[in-house]
Amino acid sequence: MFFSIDFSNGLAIYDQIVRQVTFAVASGGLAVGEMVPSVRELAKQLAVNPNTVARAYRELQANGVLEAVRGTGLQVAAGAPKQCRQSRLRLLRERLVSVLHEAHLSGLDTATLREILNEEI
Amino acid sequence: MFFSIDFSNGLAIYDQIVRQVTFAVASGGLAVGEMVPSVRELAKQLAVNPNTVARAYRELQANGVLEAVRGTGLQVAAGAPKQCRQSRLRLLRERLVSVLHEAHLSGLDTATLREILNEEI
Amino acid sequence: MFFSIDFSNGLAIYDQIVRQVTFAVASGGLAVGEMVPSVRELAKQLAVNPNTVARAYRELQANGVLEAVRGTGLQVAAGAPKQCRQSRLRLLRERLVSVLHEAHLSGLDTATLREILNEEI
Amino acid sequence: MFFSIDFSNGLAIYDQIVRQVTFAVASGGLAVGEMVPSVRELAKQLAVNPNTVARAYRELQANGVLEAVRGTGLQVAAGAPKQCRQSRLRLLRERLVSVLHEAHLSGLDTATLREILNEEI
DNA sequence: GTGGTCTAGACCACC
DNA sequence: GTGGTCTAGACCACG
Repeated sequence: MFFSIDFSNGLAIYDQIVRQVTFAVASGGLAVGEMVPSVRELAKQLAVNPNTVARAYRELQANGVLEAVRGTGLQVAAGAPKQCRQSRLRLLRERLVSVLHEAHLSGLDTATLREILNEEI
Repeated sequence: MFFSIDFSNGLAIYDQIVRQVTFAVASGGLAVGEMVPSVRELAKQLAVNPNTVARAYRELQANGVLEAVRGTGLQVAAGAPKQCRQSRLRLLRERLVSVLHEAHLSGLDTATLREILNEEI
Repeated sequence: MFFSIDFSNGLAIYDQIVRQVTFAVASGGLAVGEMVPSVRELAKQLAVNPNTVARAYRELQANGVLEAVRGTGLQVAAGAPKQCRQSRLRLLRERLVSVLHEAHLSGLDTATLREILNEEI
Repeated sequence: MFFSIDFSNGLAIYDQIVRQVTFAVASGGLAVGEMVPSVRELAKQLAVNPNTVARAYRELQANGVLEAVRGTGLQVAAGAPKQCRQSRLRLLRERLVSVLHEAHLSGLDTATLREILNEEI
């Protein structure tokens, strides 16, 4: 799996990690039982402090997305994909709605908005 | 003009104020020479600390969007609308790209994405 | 007499007025017994609020530089020129020292400093 | 580097900090990549509120003089020295011109002015 | 530990 | 009344 952090979009780094792991499980990029990268490895890969990754993994465990395998690491939990597919739409929709709402309030006409969307998709 | 703060979209409050004033000037909701609400008034209206509004206004002055009228308040500066219309597209695009990027990474197919967009617009 | 206000040098407006009246008296530009412009007139001339001029005149009265002539206005007081000539050097020297001190701390070599001074004088 | 605040020269504290950091970078007292004192540390050293230092540092970041190293502190940015050397001359000149202008208006003859300057340099 | 943000409330200069 | 500055102290994310 490939993750990438955007340091300037307002979202906390640990939150971006939580979201991306969730999305990866939802899309099947991470299968049930598959091990996620170790805290240290992912931290290095993202150029981020291990504590930040650890915090994200802690939340994913609390969510039931990941589960610890003693002495080995963290793997995708059994019921996770179903749950993540539900979360995914909700999480994405939230951000999308927020941006579209701002675009609407900004007085941008919907034609221009659609144009920009088509360019960017 | 009416401004509104979303306390849970990740954007700093002062930044949301900066963006909304910029957008209001871009759309003509705030005309050149028009006074913006006073720091204290807007702070009360948004249920936010005056310092937070002051910080937003300070940045808008630094951007050349607002200018001080001594002892009276802040007004929209002369060249502001043109500049704000450019800023608006850039600012919205940035957030939009960030969300669409995340949606893409999440494995969401573009058909579904377009469907959601159409629902939400 | 010609006064001029610099709105961006850190000095309070009323203070600039106080200083300039003091300097005018010191240099003889304002003679003993001469009337200073009325609050309203000077305020208009400097594009400044009358309260600000009034405050400056109040301080100048407290200093003994100006004195009220009932029903007529303010005139330069008897002992003022002597006192103002003393103040002038002190007031100018204070600001000068402050700037030269900063220039020195800034690591600017004195040769360059002298060069700039010669240009600007 | 040693910074020092003059609480009675009219310049805002945050502005004095901005100027002194700029000057230190210009003179090489702060090298590229070097960390500036932490907000809290400098605040303690100058007997000033941390927010005031933070504001100065924020402006220096906006100027491109400093850049953040996440969780670590602020360091002098790559292109800063060149830019700061230019700023230095401009910033000093502005204050100098303001004082010399006042001295000139005050009716002080240039001979006396030069004499004072020579004493003080 | 670091900076970033926000709150609460003060004083000042100016209108 | 206005904005500008400063203080004091809180919480957060990150290292």
